Amino acid sequence: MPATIPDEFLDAMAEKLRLFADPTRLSILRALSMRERSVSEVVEATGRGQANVSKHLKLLTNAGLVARRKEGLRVYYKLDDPLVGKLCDLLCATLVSEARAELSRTRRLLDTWSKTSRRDKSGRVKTR
Amino acid sequence: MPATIPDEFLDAMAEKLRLFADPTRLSILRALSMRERSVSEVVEATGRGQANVSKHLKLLTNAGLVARRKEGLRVYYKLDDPLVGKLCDLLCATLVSEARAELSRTRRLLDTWSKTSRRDKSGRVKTR
DNA sequence: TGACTGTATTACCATAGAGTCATAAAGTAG
DNA sequence: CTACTTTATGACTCTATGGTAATACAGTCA
Repeated sequence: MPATIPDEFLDAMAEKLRLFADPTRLSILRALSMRERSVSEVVEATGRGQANVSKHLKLLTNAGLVARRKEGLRVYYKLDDPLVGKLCDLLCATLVSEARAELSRTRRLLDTWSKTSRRDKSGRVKTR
Repeated sequence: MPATIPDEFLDAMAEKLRLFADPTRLSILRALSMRERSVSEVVEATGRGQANVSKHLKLLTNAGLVARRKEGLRVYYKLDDPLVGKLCDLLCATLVSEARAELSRTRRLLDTWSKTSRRDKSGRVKTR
């Protein structure tokens, strides 16, 4: 963490992060990361209720994370903040590496497990 | 955002981010980013209540973000996840650049403002 | 042993916020 | 105009969670 972060920044950081700390909003951002989409398209892509999506989109818009464009009946939203991509890259990288670690841990477990039960003549799995 | 993120990841990402989306926890992480600290030291550094800090530390520990070490009466905590530093760097960079943008915006405003009111002979500031 | 210190936990309150339903508002088509 | 579509909003419920006070627990020292 960089040297010293002024206290006022903590609140700003927390507020910004709170926007990302919700599965529905992440789902919406993921949908918008591919292309600009109307509200109903986002609803369809995320499988969430329309009112719910509309509310989250308002939040994201007010925060400046997405941009709003009206065209006839529809309203189109698209990403409008470089932080979105960076943050997702960082998180995905972290989660992927964690998943990898988890996998190899499981592998090791399975490995030692099969070794210890190798000489069990009964054929049944024997734990410890 | 990377191509397609599986739905299960969204929940994991949100949960992870939720840990950072709180001023008190950020304050704690900031305190721990400098050095290992006992609970009471964290309490002192953050200015939060002891019970409160203890709870947050438990959360962070369970999530694997900080490591716990007991020594006599005291319990020492330290950062234990590379994500912490990376995330903070990213956020700080973002916030700083935003602050800069805000600053130059204000400067421009002041500039045009002083120009429009330059020829006002009364000496009073004249808006539009 | 008892007194003291540092930490964790419990119980509680207050609030924020996510979701949903119903409905309003805005735009289009007939 | 009415009927219809798309989006936004208001009212409401319910849950999660941050904060705090009181207290339990654990370790040290006399």
